[in-house]
Amino acid sequence: MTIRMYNTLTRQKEVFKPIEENKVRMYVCGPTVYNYIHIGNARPAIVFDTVRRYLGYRGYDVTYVLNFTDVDDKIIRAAQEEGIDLKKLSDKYIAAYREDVARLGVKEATVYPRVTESMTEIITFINTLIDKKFAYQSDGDVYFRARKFKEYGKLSHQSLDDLQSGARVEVDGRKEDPIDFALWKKAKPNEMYWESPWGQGRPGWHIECSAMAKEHLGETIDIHAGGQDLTFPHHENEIAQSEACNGHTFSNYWLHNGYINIDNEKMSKSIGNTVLARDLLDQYSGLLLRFFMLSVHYRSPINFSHDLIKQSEQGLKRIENVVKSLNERLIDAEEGPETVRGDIDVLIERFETAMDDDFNTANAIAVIFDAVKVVNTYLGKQVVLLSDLEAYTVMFKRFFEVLGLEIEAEEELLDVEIDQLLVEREEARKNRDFNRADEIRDQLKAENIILEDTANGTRWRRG
RNA sequence: GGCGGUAUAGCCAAGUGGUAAGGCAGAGGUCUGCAAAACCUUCAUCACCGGUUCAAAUCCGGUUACCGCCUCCA
Repeated sequence: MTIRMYNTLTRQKEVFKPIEENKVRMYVCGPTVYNYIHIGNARPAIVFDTVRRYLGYRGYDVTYVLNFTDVDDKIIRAAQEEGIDLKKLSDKYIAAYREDVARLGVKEATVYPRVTESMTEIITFINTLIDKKFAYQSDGDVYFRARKFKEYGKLSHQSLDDLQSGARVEVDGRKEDPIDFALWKKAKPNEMYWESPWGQGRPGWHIECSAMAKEHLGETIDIHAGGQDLTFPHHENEIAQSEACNGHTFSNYWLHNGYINIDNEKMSKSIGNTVLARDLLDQYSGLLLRFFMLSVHYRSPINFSHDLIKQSEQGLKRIENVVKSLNERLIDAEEGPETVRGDIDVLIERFETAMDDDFNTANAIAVIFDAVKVVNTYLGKQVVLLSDLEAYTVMFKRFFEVLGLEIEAEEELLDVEIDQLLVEREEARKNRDFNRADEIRDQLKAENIILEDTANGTRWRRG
């Protein structure tokens, strides 16, 4: 068994080898909590949750750390606008985040560190950098001396000079070099602050992840992940800080997911073309949204539109149908030894091969569709075996669990009135009163309930 | 300007040297009282030009278009 993953650091797929056998230390950059998340934020939550699930499936014990950035300019501003204090605001959006991603089938992280709860670690971290001359104080701020870190730019594959020539050079007399970045920012008047050796202030954006990853996972971790836009400067700076501070590799693998686009343009808070996850979740199930996102490889961009979601929905129904059919046939299934093991093993192997190759969920889903066809064909037989039905069901469950797709066979109950109509229709059909039967079918269809007459009786589903 | 990505059927989307997965939509058929579901059949030579090779969507060079990072951003 070999899992290969694309490492931004080396720009190629590499065989995954954890630091410690059977253990994975994984850090994912979480949201800055000043608003509800949009679906662009939901993508990393879903894809890295899937990565985590697959690693777990492959036998690794995964420690999954997801941080919340709960101190930052935008949060401070948002708190002022909403007229509540910082803590209340971030609590509110952290709860909202966890609620939203839970609806998208994302598992709980092992730890959810918050910047405000990691001040000691952050300050210690900065102190070490100052001691090592990688950082300097300037008028109450502390900056990282980027040029002193020789490998600066190795993640984004840019040299310092390249970066600088393209950058808007801000004249900032407090920095020795424009490329230097803040580790600690002096508090502005009337702003929330923490005490530090350099006076009252708060941490810069990048230092938190370095400090929290170290605290919860150690100095070298296996996987660090986040959105593509974090590659530079955020992750580049994290590497510089951590490796300067600890003296060795920060993370062995760097994973970055592609964007969600609207009209072929990046969805972003600053562009203002965002679609909130919770608004979407009111229109579509979390299952469908997750399925939609996983139908594309995680590094490719996804263009979002309602039409595309609807297209996905049709495909998802096909999968849901087979699970139901499997369940329905339990009634007339016969005893006997399993006969479909070989087919199942092939499908599982193909599924794993797809996932082993840089978490290719698009291919994994294609395997599921192939499995759907195999099972539907099997279900077309006059005689089916209980053991086979169970084996197929277990196979699907396995696939769904890895991808985090909660597809269940359990039927919801219909209300009495509708149930009555179904009984009446059965009676009508028995008497070959097809006019009445069709009338009832049309009536229910208007209520979005689709009837299907099968050899084992009438089944229904939501349209 | 620097760095990077993408271009595959009506739509979505896999595929990095061996002759185009899968899904949606469409067409025809089987099944059905009729439908639905399901199954069968059908539906592309891979932006363009040139090169390497017995063989390229896949490698190399060039062209075009779109996108992203270099500034807060998943």
